Amino acid sequence: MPELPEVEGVVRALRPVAIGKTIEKVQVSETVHRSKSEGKDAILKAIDPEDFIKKMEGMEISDVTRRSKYIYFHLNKGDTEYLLVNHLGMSGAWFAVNDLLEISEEKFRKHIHVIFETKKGLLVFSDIRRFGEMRLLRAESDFPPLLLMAPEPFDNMALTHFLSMCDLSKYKDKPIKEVIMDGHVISGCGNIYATEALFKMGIRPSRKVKQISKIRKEELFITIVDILKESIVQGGSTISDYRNINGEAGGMQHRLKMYGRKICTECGTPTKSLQIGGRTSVYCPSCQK
DNA sequence: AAATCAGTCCGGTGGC
DNA sequence: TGCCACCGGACTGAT
Repeated sequence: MPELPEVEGVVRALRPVAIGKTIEKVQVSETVHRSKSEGKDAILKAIDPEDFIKKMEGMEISDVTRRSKYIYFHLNKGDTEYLLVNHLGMSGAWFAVNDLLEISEEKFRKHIHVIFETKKGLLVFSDIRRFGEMRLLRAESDFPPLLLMAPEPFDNMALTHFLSMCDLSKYKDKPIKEVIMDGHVISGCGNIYATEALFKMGIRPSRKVKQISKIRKEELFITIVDILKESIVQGGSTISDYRNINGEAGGMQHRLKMYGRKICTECGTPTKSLQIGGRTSVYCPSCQK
């Protein structure tokens, strides 16, 4: 499940192989063609596959950046600039190869949905569950939800933004875990890193935002940022379907102290699990209050 | 008016 | 071993 650190790893790996390249040819899987023709909206959002192919062919990739859990491909065709916004969803992955057979794991090879051919090789988007998204825009403002995302967590404004959102009536009565996982409050923090940060802080995921002091909220925010940074250094967490673009797993999963645990790594108490905001939330009933 | 809820995109996985 | 419920980012649209 790619969160901010995993997406950051993908972007850093894509940059040297993608920037400056021109997309000569585009392939879209039969599966996506069929899904779209059945009136569904798999992966290619708000665009017909043939239209997407025609528009993407001849695009030059001028930059690749990350915003929250989204990958931004900055494109241009002549003087006209475009933005291809890509979300990995649950199981999206990019591979940079010369031949599809270089993608060694069958489950990724079986679910290839978009291929960008350049003169230097292939940029391949695989997505097992098809929760991923691609939107071809002229600018961020073409898809308004992008404008509502919280600042990057490493941005100077992010802590202030977090604290002021916590004071809003719509958030202050909510469980803290639901709030730190909300992309309008903090960018890029999903279930894994929310679980880890709350464990490190000794805060139960169900604790209401208004019951946590300003100091503790500041500390929690800093803890989230630290864990996100640590995970970026470790190459992200490979929980199920995350791979970097060379098909390799990350290393952060070995450092997770609560996510996916049955026993607390601090005190040995069996962990508990409950649903918060519809999401499975694991915590230690002894260490987290 | 705003908050909440169901629906949407799916297949791997685990329980029986 | 075959079936089936479950899970999940983040949006949209209805209530």
